[in-house]
Amino acid sequence: MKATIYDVAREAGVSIAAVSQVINGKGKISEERRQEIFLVMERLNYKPSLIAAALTGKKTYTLGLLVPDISNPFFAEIAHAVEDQADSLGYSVVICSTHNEDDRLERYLTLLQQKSVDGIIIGTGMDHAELLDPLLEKSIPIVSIARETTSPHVQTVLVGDRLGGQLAGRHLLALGHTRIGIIAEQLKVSSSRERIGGFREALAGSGLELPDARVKASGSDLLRDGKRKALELLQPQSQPERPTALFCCNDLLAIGALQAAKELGLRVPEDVSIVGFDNTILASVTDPPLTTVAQPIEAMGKLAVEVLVGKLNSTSAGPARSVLEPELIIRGSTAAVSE
Amino acid sequence: MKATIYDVAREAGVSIAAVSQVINGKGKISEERRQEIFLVMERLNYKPSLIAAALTGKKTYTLGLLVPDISNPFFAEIAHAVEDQADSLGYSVVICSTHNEDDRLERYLTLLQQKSVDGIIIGTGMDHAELLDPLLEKSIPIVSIARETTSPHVQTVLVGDRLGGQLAGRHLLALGHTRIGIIAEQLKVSSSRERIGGFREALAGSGLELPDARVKASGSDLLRDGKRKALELLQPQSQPERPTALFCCNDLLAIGALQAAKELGLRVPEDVSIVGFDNTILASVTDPPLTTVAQPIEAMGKLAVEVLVGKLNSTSAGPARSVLEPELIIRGSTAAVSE
DNA sequence: TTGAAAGCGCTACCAA
DNA sequence: TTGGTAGCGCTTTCAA
Repeated sequence: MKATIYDVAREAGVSIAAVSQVINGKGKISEERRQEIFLVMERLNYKPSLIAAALTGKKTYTLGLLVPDISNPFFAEIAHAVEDQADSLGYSVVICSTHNEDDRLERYLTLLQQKSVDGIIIGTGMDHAELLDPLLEKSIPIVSIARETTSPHVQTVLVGDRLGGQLAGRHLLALGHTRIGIIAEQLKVSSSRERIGGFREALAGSGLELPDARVKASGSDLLRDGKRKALELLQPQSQPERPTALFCCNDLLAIGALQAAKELGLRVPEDVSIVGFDNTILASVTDPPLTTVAQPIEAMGKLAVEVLVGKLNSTSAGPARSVLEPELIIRGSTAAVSE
Repeated sequence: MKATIYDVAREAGVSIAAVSQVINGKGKISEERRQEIFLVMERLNYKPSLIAAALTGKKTYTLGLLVPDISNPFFAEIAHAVEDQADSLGYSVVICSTHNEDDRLERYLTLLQQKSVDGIIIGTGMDHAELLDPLLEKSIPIVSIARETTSPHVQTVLVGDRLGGQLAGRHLLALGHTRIGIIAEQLKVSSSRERIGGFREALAGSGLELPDARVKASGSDLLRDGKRKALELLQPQSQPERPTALFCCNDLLAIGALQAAKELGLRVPEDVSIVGFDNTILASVTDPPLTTVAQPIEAMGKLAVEVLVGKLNSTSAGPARSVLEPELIIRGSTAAVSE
């Protein structure tokens, strides 16, 4: 059915070695033979099997991308950037959504390994050093994106999460907020911990402290949990204690919070200010549009691929960590406290 | 570095054939030998190479998914559903964003073929019968999702686009709108044409006609073009002729329209009603939330994989077309015309 | 039950 | 320049 290198060789009356030469543009082949073979390949609609080539030691030119959930716009945008850059470097990418499940992560890791991907970009926030080691031993390079990893051999590309948290904190502080709540992802996600840390630092700079009771962690259904946690924090009965502002560790959570506020009849930003994180497309379309800390998603995805492919092509180390700048994007969901 | 079947065989003091047997759970192996070999595999951290297995005639258990743009939430959600179902059936998926570029589509198609994917799900709306034929000849099954294809050997899973257009039309009609504008994707996208067709049918049912001048087609930057086209349609100078409602062929376009309305100082839905299509997460977070025609994205993705894998495992035809039901979701962006 | 050996499609080395 | 050939890691007869 499918033409092989043998078919081409036979048709062209040459050896498979010759065909291989023209496929790879290597070796010495007379121009006319080259043309001849080329024509036959066209005619037979022959496409060299990458599988077979890979088996002989060539790369698979495939990268694995692990994310918690590809339908989360943040990761969809990451995936877009990664795929784009990978493609321009000649790689394609296998995308795996782990749903934040550890065993799924492990399964995918094995799978990618069995598929002989050339490298892996991992964007799931978990402590998986043990899981990664076996791959690294088999010299499959791994780059972590948007999350910290505990493994020292994994290079990391992320945004300054701590600084981002600080930016959010200072912004709210500047608007006069002092009673503030935080909604985070699962606390095992390093970026959330960092963002909270930075946020608290900013408050501490003004002598404010943030009681643990005002920090809520969500599960993996971000939108729903963001709403649920916001509901808890903004509970009517806690009126006098009610936070005047909420810092949410990502846009999806922030949108959940927005919905909670609406449901409670609270106006945003008049009654409660809300700050998100990521600056996905979502942040620009909500009502009111979301003040959020932007991650340079495009740049991160691009850089992660570059670092990874760099590792593939050279033994040179490359930067262990690349920390990009977060940026506060002020939109309509935050305002000065009006008490 | 990486353990091979030979390493395992040697360590276990058996032949590679025996190892292969236990990997695949085939043939006859004494239970103790099985255990023994199993242990060695564990110890060496051996993972059979899928590449090598594929070369011997086994499947690659890889599917290709072609979409115009993975960062568009609609396709991100499709991808999520596809990946999920594929995974549960033992397949992984390579995702390719074509950016609506024909040559990129072609390049990816060749690539997937060279990677020996077992099947392809294609969600890019173009007339590419010629591009698909070579793959079909090589018996790589293809399923089209969310879009029509002209190729008779490609099975299709989509929503009733025409009916969806009708639902939108009837809804607007029921609210008393008669001057309506449409913003579509590129007209080569079949689903847009169908939606417009259905919409027009609904109007025609009430004796209304929709002048071509009120139908605008966007480019591939949906958000920006949606806004731009909406701006044209809602232009202040055309005040008396200004449409009181806009039907946008997807949520992203609708959001662009929302932004245009805001920019022109028009209130939605009081001054202009807007209807979207897809019911992505975006539709629920805008302000006002978007009235839109829902596609059963999850079900479509799941079904597409089932149909594709069905083709892989049997010679039975399976349905040539599966048309799922659209559903009108009424939210806050539409209201009765108030003139 | 077990294992020797013939491929799968391609690359790369070596000899001609 | 060319082509023969030995693998790559695994599956699958076919004998033993």
